[in-house]
Amino acid sequence: MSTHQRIREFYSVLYEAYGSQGWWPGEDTLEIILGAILTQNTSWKNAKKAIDNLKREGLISVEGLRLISLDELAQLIRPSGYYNQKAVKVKNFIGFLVEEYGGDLGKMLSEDTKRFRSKLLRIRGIGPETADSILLYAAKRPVFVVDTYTYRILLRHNLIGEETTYEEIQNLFMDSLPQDTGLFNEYHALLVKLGKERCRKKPICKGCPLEYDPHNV
DNA sequence: CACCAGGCAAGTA
DNA sequence: TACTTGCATGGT
Repeated sequence: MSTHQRIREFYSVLYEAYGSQGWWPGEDTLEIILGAILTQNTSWKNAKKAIDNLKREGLISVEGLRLISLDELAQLIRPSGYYNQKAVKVKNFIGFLVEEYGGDLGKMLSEDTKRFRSKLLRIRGIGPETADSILLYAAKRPVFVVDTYTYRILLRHNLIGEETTYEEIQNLFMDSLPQDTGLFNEYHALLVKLGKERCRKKPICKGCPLEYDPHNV
């Protein structure tokens, strides 16, 4: 079976096994963007605590985040880890939003997808995964998000090699599937779901819904 | 105690 | 270019 066919088959199997994941767990677009930054290399649970702190302070707004001091912001997002760096990242994003779009989220979100992606990648603190999460989950563009789970699962199932790059993996999905925002949303969430319980650094393959048999490859 | 979590950038040679 | 290191809290 071709790699593209297997990519399509994995989706059916995962959806059958786990059902809809209901991502992104955030209410408005700014909250989704903040979540994308705060969850970098951090459990969603901890990122959520940071988001809740910001919410409690009424800070999920462009003006709020623009006016708060860096140090206060850092303290509020402590639970998400790397809080000093992430405070700078949030400030960098808000600075970008104000400078490029006059602080108008709607204007930013209607930017052409490719242009928007390359602009996001110029912000210090926003790399490919965070940029694509913003494009998919906040801007609702059909862009596939690749994360460490995606890499690990594809590697373990021999669909990619160790050296495969972010963009190559992304293209693998985007060339195999219809360009559908809802599908990409669900697929990424399902890969995270699978990765959380099975495809960790210490392999747990027995009983994997993808039925990978390490002795039969 | 060790190890991991929905990354990214900067430093070194 | 190709490695390596720093960032940091909270859960298992």
